Amino acid sequence: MSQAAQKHDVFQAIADPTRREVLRLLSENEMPISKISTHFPMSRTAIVKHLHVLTEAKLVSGRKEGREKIYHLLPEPLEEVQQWLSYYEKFWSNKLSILKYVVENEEEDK
Amino acid sequence: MSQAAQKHDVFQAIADPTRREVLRLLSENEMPISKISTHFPMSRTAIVKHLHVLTEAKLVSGRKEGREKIYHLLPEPLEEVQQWLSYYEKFWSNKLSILKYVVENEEEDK
DNA sequence: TTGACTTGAAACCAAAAGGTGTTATATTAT
DNA sequence: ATAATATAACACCTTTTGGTTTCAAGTCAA
Repeated sequence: MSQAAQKHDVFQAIADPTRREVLRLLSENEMPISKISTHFPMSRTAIVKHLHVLTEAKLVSGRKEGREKIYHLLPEPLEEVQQWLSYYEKFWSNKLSILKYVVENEEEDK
Repeated sequence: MSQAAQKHDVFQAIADPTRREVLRLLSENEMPISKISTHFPMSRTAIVKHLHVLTEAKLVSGRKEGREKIYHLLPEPLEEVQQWLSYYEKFWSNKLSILKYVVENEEEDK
């Protein structure tokens, strides 16, 4: 309670297909809101709301440039999802998860 | 439209912390609804609803045994999440994703 | 058969999600 | 200065979510 509980975490942020598509778009190129909007059948206002959710989850960030606000991807929070997933990998891909474990421990030597 | 659009996909299913905790519980042991409920501060009915969402996403399945309904984990749908994530791995862990690529292609030789 | 236990299903509720449209403000080009 | 553009901020609406309580029905043990 000392810090306002963040309303949207990364799991909620990626739950919506539109937001996942926004992330994919921004993974190719940063772009202003208006350009993002052209890729979707909904209003620009709706896209702005999705961008707010993504911003809260720290998956995107926007800077103002002239009269445009240009958004770009911040992929880091997805690591939390990957970590959560890694626990379940053992159920379907033993070989891969063991190898991953080895590699990740190697990284510590850097 | 030929097939009723499934209301809850795996991304939505894992968006809720309670449901993620249910998955973790079931990853240790299958168990009846009543036992699952004891781990949460909410009513049994609320848990049943979460189990319905998880069932729709094919992340769990329940069989009836006497008067109990015993649920167990079905981890397969999480692969979809992992596949989605793998696209973004390149942004934070190049070495790992390259290695993964190699391993996955090796698998094809089996 | 009675009683305890577990689930299932319904009705209800408040709040959040996901949209809409309107209006206001800042920026740029003419 | 004016007009066009891009975003921001609201107010509003409908559906979904996440919870509750209540009641009915199936199962088991005594």
